[in-house]
Amino acid sequence: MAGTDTKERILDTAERLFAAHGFAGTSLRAVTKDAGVNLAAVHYHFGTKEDLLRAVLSRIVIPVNRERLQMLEQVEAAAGSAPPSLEGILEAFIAPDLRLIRDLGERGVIITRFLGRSYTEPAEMVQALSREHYEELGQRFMEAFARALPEVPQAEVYWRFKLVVGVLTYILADTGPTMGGYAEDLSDVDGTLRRLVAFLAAGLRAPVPAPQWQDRAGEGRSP
Amino acid sequence: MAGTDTKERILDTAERLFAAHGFAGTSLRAVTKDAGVNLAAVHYHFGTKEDLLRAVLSRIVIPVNRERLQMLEQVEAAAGSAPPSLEGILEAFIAPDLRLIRDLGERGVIITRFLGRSYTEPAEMVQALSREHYEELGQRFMEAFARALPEVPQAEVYWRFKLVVGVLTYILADTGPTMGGYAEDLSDVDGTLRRLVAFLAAGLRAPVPAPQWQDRAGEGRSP
DNA sequence: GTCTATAACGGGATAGAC
DNA sequence: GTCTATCCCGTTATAGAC
Repeated sequence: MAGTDTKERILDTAERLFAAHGFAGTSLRAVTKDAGVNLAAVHYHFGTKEDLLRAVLSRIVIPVNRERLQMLEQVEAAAGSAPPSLEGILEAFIAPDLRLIRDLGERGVIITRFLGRSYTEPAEMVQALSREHYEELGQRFMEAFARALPEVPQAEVYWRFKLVVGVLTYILADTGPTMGGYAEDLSDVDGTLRRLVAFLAAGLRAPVPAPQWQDRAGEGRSP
Repeated sequence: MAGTDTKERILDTAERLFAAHGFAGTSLRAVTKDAGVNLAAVHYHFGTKEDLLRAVLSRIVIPVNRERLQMLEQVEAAAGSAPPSLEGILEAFIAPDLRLIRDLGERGVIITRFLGRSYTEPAEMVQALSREHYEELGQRFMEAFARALPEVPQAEVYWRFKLVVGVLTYILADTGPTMGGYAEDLSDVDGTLRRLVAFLAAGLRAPVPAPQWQDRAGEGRSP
């Protein structure tokens, strides 16, 4: 197949096993055994186990996030000085992840699972790595969402963006038929994308519920 | 504090460490050391490490799911033969989780994090346990959602229900300020609940996008 | 019920030959 | 670059004294 040299085989195998069993649940011995390489090779090429994870994650995330930003810039450029398209921003955020599946076949499924898992992986270091890769990106997208949703308070937009991340994470990490046995075909990128965007755009645009037991006198809002 | 006998201290400590580091990332030695009990005690009281996890998970999930079903039955009874309230179903699904935080204080935060992690924990056994607890519950709720959303195709309702689970999972598992440093106060149960319901209800009710490149002759839909 | 001691094994990491 | 051999520690689990 492809990638027959040692370093690449280690990356591919680690990617697959991290996706399947998590970081703590994957031993270097399992990786080297599956990859058919020597245990010492992983230390020679990458250093520590943590360094290996860093390499695996970077190889995936960096190009995906670059594509996200490119798509976002196109959406913003198309809007000019007007508020950018909410649906466009959502597509820019979601599509690059989904496309991995279609473009990379079986490995795409593995990778998306790995990505979804990375968000919620308990290991502190994995989380630190995730933050490292997503912090500025999140800021950029949150600002775009805020511009696209002028009628929603900014704090609420930021909070709802987290819900968007949650949905995407869960969809990616999902191993198949979870509740009720209804399986999802993620390889239908266009269909999944349109249905996700429809759901999320409606949620993002929803009227913000007013605080219920908070009676601020002097604010002339009549329900 | 509370729970000074050995068995309970083990449960409390395991719950906290599983939530923080995951199942694979938590050793029994760490549990017994933190709990101030002997390593052999955990085997005496629970058996294997997997049995301990089962005990920790059951202690939390069983009463929460019971409350979910009770709330769902009330919502359905209130609706009579009419479609049940979508917002009511969402509250029945979400509120019991959120209430844990308010009612149990610091331990509530730990528990919800543990619950959120359980959904995406890589270990096959954890997933099997989760399925075991949520399979019938998911079926019941999916049917309720389908009745509340007669204008949405059933397959789409089922798929969107998974997105609801994803949002809840992510909110629960979230360790704090993730993207952009915007922290959420989950202890405000009523506020969080109303804002979650507003977002999710809008998403669930969103018009279903029609397949784009699918030209079914004989269907009189003019765009 | 609770402890010590230990079995039996797997973990990450490294030195040094080739 | 790749291998063997090994260090050293942590892991789950159990046996048996108290």
